[in-house]
Amino acid sequence: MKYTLNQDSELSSQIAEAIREAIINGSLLVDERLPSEGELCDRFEVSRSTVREALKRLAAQNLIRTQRGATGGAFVKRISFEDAYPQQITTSTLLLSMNDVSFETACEARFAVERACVPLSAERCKPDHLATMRAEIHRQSQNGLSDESFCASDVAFHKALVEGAGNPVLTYQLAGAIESMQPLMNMITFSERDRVKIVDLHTKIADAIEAGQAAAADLGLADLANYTMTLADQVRQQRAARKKSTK
Amino acid sequence: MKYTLNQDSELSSQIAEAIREAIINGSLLVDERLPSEGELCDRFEVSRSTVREALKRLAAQNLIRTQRGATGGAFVKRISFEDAYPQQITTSTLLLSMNDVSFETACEARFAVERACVPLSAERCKPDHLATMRAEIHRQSQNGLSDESFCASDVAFHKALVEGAGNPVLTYQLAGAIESMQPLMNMITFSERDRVKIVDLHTKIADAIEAGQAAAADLGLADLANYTMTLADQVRQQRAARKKSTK
DNA sequence: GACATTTAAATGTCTGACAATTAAAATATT
DNA sequence: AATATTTTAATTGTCAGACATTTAAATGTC
Repeated sequence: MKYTLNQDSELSSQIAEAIREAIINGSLLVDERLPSEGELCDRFEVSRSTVREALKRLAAQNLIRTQRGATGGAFVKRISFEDAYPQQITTSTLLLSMNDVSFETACEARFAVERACVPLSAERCKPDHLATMRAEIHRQSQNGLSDESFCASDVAFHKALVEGAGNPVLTYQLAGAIESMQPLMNMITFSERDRVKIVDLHTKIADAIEAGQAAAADLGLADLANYTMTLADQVRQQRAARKKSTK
Repeated sequence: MKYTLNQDSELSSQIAEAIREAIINGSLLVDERLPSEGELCDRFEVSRSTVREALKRLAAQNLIRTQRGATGGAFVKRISFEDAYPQQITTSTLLLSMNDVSFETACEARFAVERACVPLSAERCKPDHLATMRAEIHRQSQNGLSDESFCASDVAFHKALVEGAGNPVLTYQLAGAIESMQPLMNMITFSERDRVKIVDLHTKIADAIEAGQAAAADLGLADLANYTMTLADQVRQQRAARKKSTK
């Protein structure tokens, strides 16, 4: 294993980068043990604190895991989809909220990608996922459900729809797209009429998926996308009107 | 600002998690300054090394940035799409290579999502992106281009196609899907005939985008998806045959 | 007022120590 | 001899204190 340091800024950052490179280009294989902290100190000629800060950076990126004890150390981690989800969702959520991404833009991206899943889901959806979709539809029809719970159930419905495609990569990608929109969706207040309409469309989609009719499911999802944007538009207009009246 | 610690494992991890929560739920706003390392030591009742390891974890996740000097400190970072790309690509790449994700699965996900972009791109693609697509097509037609360079140009072509949709969220999502596949694509050897075919399809797609014909572009991309999978299949069969003969 | 110097606050790095954990080796027990 | 117990050594986790470096603001000088 050989390391080369770029001289950007902090030592711990450079060291982390060098090791990250080694992991990506395959010099370090999964489950391979890195040199101990002491050895890394010698190699990079830095103190142990610096080495440790570098290792913590790598751990935060799911690149390594550490074990204490006699045969312990830092090991290249086999990153799982489960590990990657939270990171993906955090990043997506913050990207939306910190960069003034409009609801339209986020919504468009989300539904575009989701529609890409529908044909696959219509073809392969397992009874398991279909049952989840039905269950969430049922929950969404209940009275007295808070807007937050309604949104959460909406997310669960769409996650099941996506998982129906049976492609873990797609599931991973879309988990970010769908879940990161939840804060934005939570700002919408759903009237009784809205909910009925949405449940209708969800039912239409689930029926189409069950029947293996990709085109019909796609149509339903397209309708849902439009309806969601309409609702967001209403919220915006109401807010604008309120602002005007208080002026 | 209030923090609560979950008792999972290491202190630095718990502290990082507590601050991460505060950033996500909005207790800490963009560009807000965190308490200095010394103050954090007092609040969490840990040593400075532990605080620093926590801060390095957050920095590695693009959640904070630090400045040295008199008015320095750690600040909540406004994460940009540019910052998020490399992380996204690293994670996607490792997910594919470490989890035995089949070429089919990765390819299916990638083209499914890319096809979702095509209608938008056909509608809005700027001359700028179209020019990039044409330029890359031209490069791909040149003789003596290595397989790696051909793949790199292929990535550039598809990135331009996706950027044509004018939706930064989609671009971000797809950057991961497309770039993370490059190592897998690099394992394919392209014959002269393959390249001609691919360049043909790229041209067909670019023409359709320029003419605003979404359906035609989609068709071209679907063809390209199929052809790519065929090529991968050939590689696999060749490899299997070679393995048998050496047995 | 413009420029140079000093100061203070903060992060970055180093050193050395001790605690906690863990597997393996050594020892004791049956 | 087999098993249980203890010891040991390696490794990460945490702490304390020091010094270096960077930076903006305060101060001094012309």
